Amino acid sequence: MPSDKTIGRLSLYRSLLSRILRAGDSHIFSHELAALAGNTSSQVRRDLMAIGSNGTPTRGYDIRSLIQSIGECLDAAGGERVALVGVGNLGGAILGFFAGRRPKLSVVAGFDNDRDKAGRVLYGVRCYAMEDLPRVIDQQGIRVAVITVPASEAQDVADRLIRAGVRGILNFAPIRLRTPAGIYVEDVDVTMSLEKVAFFARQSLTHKG
Amino acid sequence: MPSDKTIGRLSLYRSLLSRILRAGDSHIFSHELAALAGNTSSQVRRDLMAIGSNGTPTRGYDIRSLIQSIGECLDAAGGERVALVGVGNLGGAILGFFAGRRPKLSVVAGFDNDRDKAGRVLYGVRCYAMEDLPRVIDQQGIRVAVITVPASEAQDVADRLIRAGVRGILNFAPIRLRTPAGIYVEDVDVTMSLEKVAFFARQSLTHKG
DNA sequence: TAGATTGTTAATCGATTAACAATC
DNA sequence: TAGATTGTTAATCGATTAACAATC
Repeated sequence: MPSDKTIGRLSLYRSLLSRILRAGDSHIFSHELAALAGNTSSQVRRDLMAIGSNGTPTRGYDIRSLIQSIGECLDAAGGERVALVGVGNLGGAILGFFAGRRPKLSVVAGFDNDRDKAGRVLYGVRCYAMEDLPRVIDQQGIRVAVITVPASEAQDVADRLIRAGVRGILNFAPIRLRTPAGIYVEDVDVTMSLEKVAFFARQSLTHKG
Repeated sequence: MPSDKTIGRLSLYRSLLSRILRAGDSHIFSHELAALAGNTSSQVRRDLMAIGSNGTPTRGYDIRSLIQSIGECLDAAGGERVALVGVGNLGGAILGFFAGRRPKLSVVAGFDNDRDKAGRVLYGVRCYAMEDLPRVIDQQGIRVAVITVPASEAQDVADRLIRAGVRGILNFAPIRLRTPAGIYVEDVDVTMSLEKVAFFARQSLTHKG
C-alpha cells in the first residue's frame, strides 16, 4: 500500500496535470512534473511507479493516461459520498471549495447543532439535525466525513461519526482526535500552519540581518 | 533552529495546554501531553527541550510557564501583522476563524480583484484594491500573507507579495508556488487532504473484509 | 547510433524512538 | 529511600535521493 505522503503527492500531480492538459500539452517528463510539484524527478518517477507508470525514455509520460491511472488509484469506483459536520462559516467555505471540484468526491449531507438548519439546503448541501446523523450516514453509505465544529465538540462528533460507520475523517478542529485503529484521520490545523509561517518568516529576516 | 515539524507541534501543544489550563490543572507530565497530542512522551520531552524545558521529575511541567516559553519561541515580540489576498468565501472563513484566536497574529488587510470590495470592511478586515498592495504591505510592515485566490492567480499574487516585502506565505491554492530562497511557504491543500482521507478510509475497509 | 529518460535498487539523510544516568 | 520522570544521547526506522542498467 502506498504511503500517506505518496498518496498526497499523487493528488497534487493530478491537479497539476489537469492544468497542463488544459494548456494543450500531451506529454510530460518527470523533471518537468517535479519542477511543478516542487520535488525531484527521482521522486516523481518513484511515485508514478506506485501506480504502474507508463513513461517512455523519448516522450516521457502520457498525461491523459497518467491522470487516468491516478484516478484509478485514488478514486472509489462508484464515487465517495462525504458528510460535513458543523455548517458554519468554515464548513460553508469548505463546501463552496469542493463544489464540483472532484466529481468522484461529493459532500451529500451537512449536520449541525442548530436545529434551524435542519431540512434546509445551505451552501449547496442538504442539512440535517445531529440526531439524524446515524440514520443518514447509514442510509447514504457515507464513509468519509469532514469535521468543522469547535474544538470542544470535535471529539464527541468524531465518536458519533465512527459509531455510525465513518472510516475516514478530515478534522479542522485544533485537537488530536482519539480514534480506534483502522480509522484514518487527517488534521488541517490552520492556526498551526499560520503560526509556522509567521515563525519562519521572522527567522528568515533575523537570519539575514 | 527548530525544525518545521517541531514548530508545528509546539503550536499544537500550546492550544492543548491552554485548554488544560482553563480546565484547572496546573502541571502536566510528558506522557499526558503526548496522549493529547497523539505522539510519544520521548518526542514531547525532546520538543520541550528545544524551548528550554522546565519540568521536574516529581511534578512534570508547569503549564503556565510552558505556555509562556512556547509563546516566547513562536510569537513575535510586537505581534505579527498579516495580509490576506482573495476575500471570497474561503478567505472570509479563514478571517472568521482567526478573529481573536491569537492576539499576537492579526490579519490587518484584505486584498481582492473585485474593486467593489476596496474601502469596505468585510469579515472584520479592511479591504484594499490589488494596486494598493505594495503600499499597504510596506506601510503596515506586513511580512506574512495568506493566499486564498484560485490556482490560476496564486503565482502572480505570490510574486507581488514577495516583491512588496512578504517573507512567509500560507497558500490555499492547489499549486506549488515558485519562490526565491528565504521565503517560507506552507501549503494547505484541502482537496488533497480529503482525497487522502477517502483513499485510506477505503483501504481500511478492503483490508478488513 | 548517441543521448536523454525511464524503472528500480542501493546509499544517504533526517526524524523518531529507545535507552539511561541524573533528579526530585 | 524507592519510584517515577526528566534531560539527553545513541539506536532505529523510514523516507528521500543518488546511481545505473535498460530503453526508446
